[in-house]
Amino acid sequence: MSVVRALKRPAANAAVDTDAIAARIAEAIAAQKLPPGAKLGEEALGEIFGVSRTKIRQALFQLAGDKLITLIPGRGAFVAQPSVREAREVFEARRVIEGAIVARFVEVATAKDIEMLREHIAEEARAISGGSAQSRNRLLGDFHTVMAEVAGNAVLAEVVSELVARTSLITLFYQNTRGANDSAEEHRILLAALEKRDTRKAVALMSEHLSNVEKGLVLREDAPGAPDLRSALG
Amino acid sequence: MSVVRALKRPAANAAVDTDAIAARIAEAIAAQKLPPGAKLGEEALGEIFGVSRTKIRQALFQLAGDKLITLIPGRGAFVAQPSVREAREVFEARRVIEGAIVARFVEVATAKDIEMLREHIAEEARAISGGSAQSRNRLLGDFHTVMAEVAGNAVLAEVVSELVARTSLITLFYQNTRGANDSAEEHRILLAALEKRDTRKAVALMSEHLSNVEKGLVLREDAPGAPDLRSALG
DNA sequence: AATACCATGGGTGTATACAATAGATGCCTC
DNA sequence: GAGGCATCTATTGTATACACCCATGGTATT
Repeated sequence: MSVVRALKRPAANAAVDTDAIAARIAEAIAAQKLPPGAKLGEEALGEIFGVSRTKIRQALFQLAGDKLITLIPGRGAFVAQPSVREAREVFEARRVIEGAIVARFVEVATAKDIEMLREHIAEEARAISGGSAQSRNRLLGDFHTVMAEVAGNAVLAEVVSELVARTSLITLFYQNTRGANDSAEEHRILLAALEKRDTRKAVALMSEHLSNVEKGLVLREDAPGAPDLRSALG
Repeated sequence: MSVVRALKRPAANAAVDTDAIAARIAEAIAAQKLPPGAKLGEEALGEIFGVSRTKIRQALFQLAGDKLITLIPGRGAFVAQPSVREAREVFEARRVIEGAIVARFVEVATAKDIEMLREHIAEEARAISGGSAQSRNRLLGDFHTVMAEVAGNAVLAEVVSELVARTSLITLFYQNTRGANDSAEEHRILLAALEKRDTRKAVALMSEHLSNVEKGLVLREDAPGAPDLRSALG
């Protein structure tokens, strides 16, 4: 199973098996505790989780497979710094896949599924009012993975999960000029179309929603990768 | 990078780094040297490749991430036996993603790209005339990954690569009643639509092609998973 | 005779030890 | 004083050793 999929529910921190470690690191990245470019030393992680480097390395390999971190041979593991090109490609991929997901959702969703989605959106609203930025972002992403899971194609759902996780990293890396409210509002509008079983409109709304999120980013080529000490301190 | 993507070109067998080992195993699976359900003992693989179990385990983890093998805790690694459901989902996912790939291909493909595809199809024809079943299947799969790469979205291309590899395993596992010729012929027809830049038709043809491949399988629930010794020998 | 239990062996899961490599610091030279 | 080189340290890459678990085969019991 993919790391980002293992992340679904917060993950217990008792049993520190490999997946749990990978999920914890993925969480920390999504929560901006580990900014893009941060070094992930194996020994340090091993002490934190109370396991040997063997397990840590396995977790890091998994995360690298999900493109959340970059493994540089001989150098170590670093939180990924998605390129502008990668960012655009992820969004395009999401438009393609989630468009199909939405169509499937309309076909197969029961009243209960719609209700679940409505409740999820309500939770988003609550988090925007009083929750942490971290929980807001998590919920906004989960909206998409939940839809994908309901749609019933586990293969596509897993891909969506990975892409959603990568999107979180992308929105962290590139300055995000959109508020969480904008996304939540678009989720609401999409839900309305889903309730009416208006497939065409729902697909269009999902595509627009993803495009809007992408447009909200400042996709400059000179990424904030290596912080320029001179301009920062001079 | 994903294992199935590292497989692209046959892979040298000199430097036995982790990716190379994973690619070699993936090759062996695709070549039906390792049938679904086959046990992949770590020590045995270690001796074969002349490395320790450490590296073997890394390679196995990668392959498990690509769903080519199944890791059962405490039991070991086995060549995957895709479920009927998984098979259907893989094909549906491919229709969604490769439909979009085809559309993109028509948009961005240069005359050179079309020529490359034409040459690839010619190679398919040659392999069908005189090549091994192994090279035939490889070429038929590569057609799709090549298209995805030309289309220019690396994220989607990687997903396609993985799905193509899983498809190989699926067609091995479930009796395939279609000849290689059928697929090659459909590739030719698709190419004709691509040359005319007929997006709508090309997308439809790709979707039909994938559906035809799926229909050619005998997706029976009682998979040949654990060979029934009683019926086999009685 | 069939089933349940125990012992034994092969293989996986994890940790640790060792080797190799990259980065940094200091020194030497020009 | 600046640049290049050597050494040194810290961290990664790999192998090996040990602990544990599951599976198999045998034995004893019902």
